[in-house]
Amino acid sequence: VSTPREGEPQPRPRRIPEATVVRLPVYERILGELLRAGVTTVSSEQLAAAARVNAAKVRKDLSLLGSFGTRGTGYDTAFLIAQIDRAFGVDRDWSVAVVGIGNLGRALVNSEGFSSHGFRVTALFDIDPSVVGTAVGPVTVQHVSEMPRLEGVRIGVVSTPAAAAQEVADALVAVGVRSLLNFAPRVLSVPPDVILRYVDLSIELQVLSFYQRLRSEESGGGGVPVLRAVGLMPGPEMGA
Amino acid sequence: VSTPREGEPQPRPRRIPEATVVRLPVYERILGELLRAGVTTVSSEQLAAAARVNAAKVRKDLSLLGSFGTRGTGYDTAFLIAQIDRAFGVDRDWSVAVVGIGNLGRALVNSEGFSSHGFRVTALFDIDPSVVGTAVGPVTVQHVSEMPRLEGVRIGVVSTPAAAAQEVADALVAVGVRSLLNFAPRVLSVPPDVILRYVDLSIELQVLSFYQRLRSEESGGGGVPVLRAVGLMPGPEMGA
DNA sequence: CCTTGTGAATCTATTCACAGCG
DNA sequence: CGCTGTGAATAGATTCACAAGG
Repeated sequence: VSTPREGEPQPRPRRIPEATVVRLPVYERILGELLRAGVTTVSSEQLAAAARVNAAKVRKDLSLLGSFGTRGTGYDTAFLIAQIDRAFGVDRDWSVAVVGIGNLGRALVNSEGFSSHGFRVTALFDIDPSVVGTAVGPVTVQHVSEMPRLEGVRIGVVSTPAAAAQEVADALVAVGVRSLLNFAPRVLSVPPDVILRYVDLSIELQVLSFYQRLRSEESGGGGVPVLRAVGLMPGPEMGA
Repeated sequence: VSTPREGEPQPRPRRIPEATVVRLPVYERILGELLRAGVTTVSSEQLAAAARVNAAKVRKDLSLLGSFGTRGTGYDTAFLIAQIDRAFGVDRDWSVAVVGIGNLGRALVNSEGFSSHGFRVTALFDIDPSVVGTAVGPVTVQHVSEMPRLEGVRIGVVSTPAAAAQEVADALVAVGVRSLLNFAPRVLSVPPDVILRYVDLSIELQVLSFYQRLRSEESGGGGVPVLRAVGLMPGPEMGA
């Protein structure tokens, strides 16, 4: 669609705000569902309805990647998916190491969301001798003492108990991991250049209970506060 | 510590912004860790360092709950925990139903973050006959066809495969659940008065890979973009 | 005529900076 | 003094509203 001429700016020169970074994968998912349903063209209005956001927001978000829409028509579903995937490095293949192969770790490794989008689990670690040596999918679980030999992995997932999480994070960082996804209910401390995100059941439940409670209290009348609409992985800021 | 006098305003009249709602449980967790370590008084500066945020933000967040600090000294750790807990309805007991008892569901039910903070799993459902009837902790898994008999549960957790998630969400809402936490990689549609939050591995990984990629590209020099610091469960807005 | 793409307006959140109190 | 609590300033995100393109 674009024939990048020498000297012209790349298709995507702009800086993308964090809020948008979190929404784009959501659009991508919806687009995938639409495409599977045979929808080859989609308007910002439709996409917005599916994502439960404002249509202007969808357009602004998408416009940050480039001008991929056709006025009067909308966006080409497949093409838009490809553009988002490209921006998110889904064309690259990412090796991921998962540490802590309990129920959670196993669930993560087998999860639908993992295999898709170019994420490949290349190493699994646990400390439990009864787990070490077993296979989860095509990968065999190694003992955590083998972690120092890990190479070429940029993304690490921590799914250990809270008590072990910091130690594991340190080990992953030491071996060159640059991005961590922490499922342990513990604030981690990592060097400032390591990207750290948390997924935390307990905090999610507390947020739900906060709004639930607010509602029961306030709604002696009827006006539900219904927070922003809440959802799909936002991204505040925290760390150890 | 406070002796509420008749006629005076409640300790917490102000409206709490969503961004703050997501951070408060993080502070609560840190405070708990500090308290266990014997720290009985904490300054906004210390708390901010632990949470990787600005100290002014910590103070503003906490001030929304009331004036609980002592100038020149800081905050009383235990008291602050109690105040946050109260604001989050952790004094109440919340019944939670979990649907989808695969590895993920089992991991969630057994997770450390669940039992703490007054969340009590009171019902488990699955569709797999080989899982129905088994016990996870003190609760026995029921068949999803039993869901319509569910009563008194306000919070539901969806940990089914994506294909079943919408149906399960509908069933939960039908039976009076007001807040949903969805782990299935699928955008859900619920009535506007139902609070919905997503926890999504795939999207988290994509966000990591986005920033990772940005870094490798930009850092021909050295300036790492290091996003906002990223972390601990934010809360944007999405839905079906 | 319909839908994008985007400046301008608005709303929300963060950070600064300091008065006020223990 | 030191640290909280908070107005005022700044930065960021969302929404509006419309010109421009197919």
